[in-house]
Amino acid sequence: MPELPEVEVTRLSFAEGISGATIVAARLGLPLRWPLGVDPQQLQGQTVRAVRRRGKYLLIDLSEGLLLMHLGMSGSVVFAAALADAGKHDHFDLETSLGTLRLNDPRRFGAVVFASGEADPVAIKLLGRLGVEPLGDDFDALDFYLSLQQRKAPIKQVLLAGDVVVGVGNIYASEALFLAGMRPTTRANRISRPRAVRLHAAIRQVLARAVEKGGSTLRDFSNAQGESGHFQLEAMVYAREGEPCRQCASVIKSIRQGQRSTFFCPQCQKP
DNA sequence: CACGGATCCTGATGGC
DNA sequence: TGCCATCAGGATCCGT
Repeated sequence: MPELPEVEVTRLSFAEGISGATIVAARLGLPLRWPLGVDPQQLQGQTVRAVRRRGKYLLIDLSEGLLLMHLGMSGSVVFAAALADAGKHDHFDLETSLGTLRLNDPRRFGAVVFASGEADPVAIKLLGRLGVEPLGDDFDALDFYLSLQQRKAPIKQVLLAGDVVVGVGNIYASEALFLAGMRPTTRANRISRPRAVRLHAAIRQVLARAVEKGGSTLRDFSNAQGESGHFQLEAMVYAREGEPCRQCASVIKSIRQGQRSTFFCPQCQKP
């Protein structure tokens, strides 16, 4: 479930609870994306200072280092005083004086990596190429436009690449492009300045609204239809191939871009 | 260097 | 307690 909003909501859910804790032990399950990313012994005895986020990475500041966690496609985190024995897909436990942080990740595309700090080459390798934070003050519309001018790939794939702006995953990319009235196949360098400004606003709006709603993802929402309270998160285009556009009733189309599904309204979204 | 394709892994789903 | 193909919210590596 993790795109930026879900990672941010995850962070908020345990950051306060774990801050100040002393690490008692760490346990590894099956290998994650980088199996040698962390040695449990180097964590023991350290203190958790704070939990931050960069893109879709969780950054856990320790007294002597930095723990980077990524949820991949299927990861989720729980933090509780007492947890049951680790299950089949629990691949990392961080037992602390204030509770245990557990990463569950069936597909194991996630990662847990230790670095001495943000200047550590390991951290730079993972974080160094990331683009600007979409919800931060540094996400500037003109800079965004200028960055897009440098790229000739389809805008959908530029958004997913994460080196211009981070955190926009496959669902929110389709949704943001719909909101901006822009065809996903449009080459980034063909986007005019006014349209880039509109897309910039759409990205912020889609992600900010999702964070406000507690990170309920669009897909989770559609599975939970019938439950009240999350109507605003209903997808406009994602996973709605063949259904009528909620804005103009045209049939929603689906295409493949870079082995990922993209959804759009051919009427509302212009090349 | 930017781009596009292949790849890691398990589980859910739908057609036969 | 069928089998097989396809697809899934991410990101890296590699050839061009």
